[in-house]
Amino acid sequence: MLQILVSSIIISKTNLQLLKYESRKDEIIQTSAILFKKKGFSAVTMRDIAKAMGIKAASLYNHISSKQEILSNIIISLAEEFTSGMEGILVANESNIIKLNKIINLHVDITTNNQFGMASLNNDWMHLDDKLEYYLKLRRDYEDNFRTIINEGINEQELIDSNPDVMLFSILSTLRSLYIWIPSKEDLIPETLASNLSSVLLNGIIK
Amino acid sequence: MLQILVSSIIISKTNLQLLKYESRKDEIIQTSAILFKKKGFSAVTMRDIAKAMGIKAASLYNHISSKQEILSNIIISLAEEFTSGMEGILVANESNIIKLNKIINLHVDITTNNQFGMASLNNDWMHLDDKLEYYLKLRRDYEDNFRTIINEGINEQELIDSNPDVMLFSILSTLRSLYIWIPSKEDLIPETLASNLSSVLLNGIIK
DNA sequence: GTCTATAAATCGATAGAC
DNA sequence: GTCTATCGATTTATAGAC
Repeated sequence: MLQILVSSIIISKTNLQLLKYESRKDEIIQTSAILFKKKGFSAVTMRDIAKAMGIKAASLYNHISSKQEILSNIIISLAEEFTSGMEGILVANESNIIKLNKIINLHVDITTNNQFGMASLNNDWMHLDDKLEYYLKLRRDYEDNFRTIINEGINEQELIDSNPDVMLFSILSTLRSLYIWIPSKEDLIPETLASNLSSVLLNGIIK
Repeated sequence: MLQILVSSIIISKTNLQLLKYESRKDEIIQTSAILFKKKGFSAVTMRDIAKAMGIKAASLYNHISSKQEILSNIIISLAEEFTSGMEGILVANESNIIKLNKIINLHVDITTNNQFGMASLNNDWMHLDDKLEYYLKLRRDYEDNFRTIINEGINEQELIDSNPDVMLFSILSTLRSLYIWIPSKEDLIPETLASNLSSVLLNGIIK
């Protein structure tokens, strides 16, 4: 009877861990992302990562092959998430303003679910090795698609005829900085945040 | 005659260098800022800095006492520039919208003149040692003053009655990211850039 | 003011026991 | 799958010659 009880507790704990991390490698990546956000990729050591997990640094290499592989996993998966999100927005037959709103929602959603990884995507991409060129292409394509939506919005007189580059970088800078202050705004539900952001970014703040 | 000519060339070159760097220490700081922007503080070594100046790493220590002192010089001087700029804006007897426009101009001006240092201010402040608390206080005070201007603008019905934190962080995120794309927009003169930014940030982009 | 040489600590990563 | 032990390279910083 005791054995059955203990056994069920162990299973329960295992299931809880499976809910949080789908593998030991995944745990390394998520733990690293937290540390990378705090100090940046270069200032975090393999010993730091191991200590945060309660193991020794050498043990990490049984699950990943290098520190570089951790960074690459964090950044590329997020960059591809933005790329696939943008592709869905582009093909829809909607106004450019609705497309801009969907981009805002895309950033809020991804950042809400990956507040730590977003720091690496923004600040540590230059430390990518093999995957640097691939990352740069994804980012360039994303910005080009974003710029196209703005330019078409101007052409179809949905948006004001102001400098499209200033519009692009103003909106994109705000969306890329979301990871810094979303954690402190946990009272705001993502839908409300996206709605407020949309209002401020698209309509301005002057009465 | 030849000696006089050569001498005048040397003096002329010395004057040119004095125009660029006011001391060897200043040259170290400015050179470091360029490298810090490219790779971040932690990934830049004293050898990197020395190599960029054409000397050996040990020679740096005749002018500065530590790598930390370089970072501290870059960040604190910029943070104090923002603080003193904000104080001038606060005391003026003007509308809150004019104050917001002056803040935008403050960021454009400082960033135009310190595009490299602004990267450290944004991304490497957590590596400050002794000066970390002082930096955090300057930043906290700056954001509080910014928030006060927005709140008073709402109270006096100059601004829409939307979430003031979303307004603050939307504008501030864009202004803090200026260092990333001002270098590639060298065709835009600072006054035009500030004017376009003001239009987009305050009035929005929808027609 | 710059150099060579080097100290002392720490880095990413590997070998091999268990 | 985690450990101890360690390698070889690299780090910041110092000592002392010139």
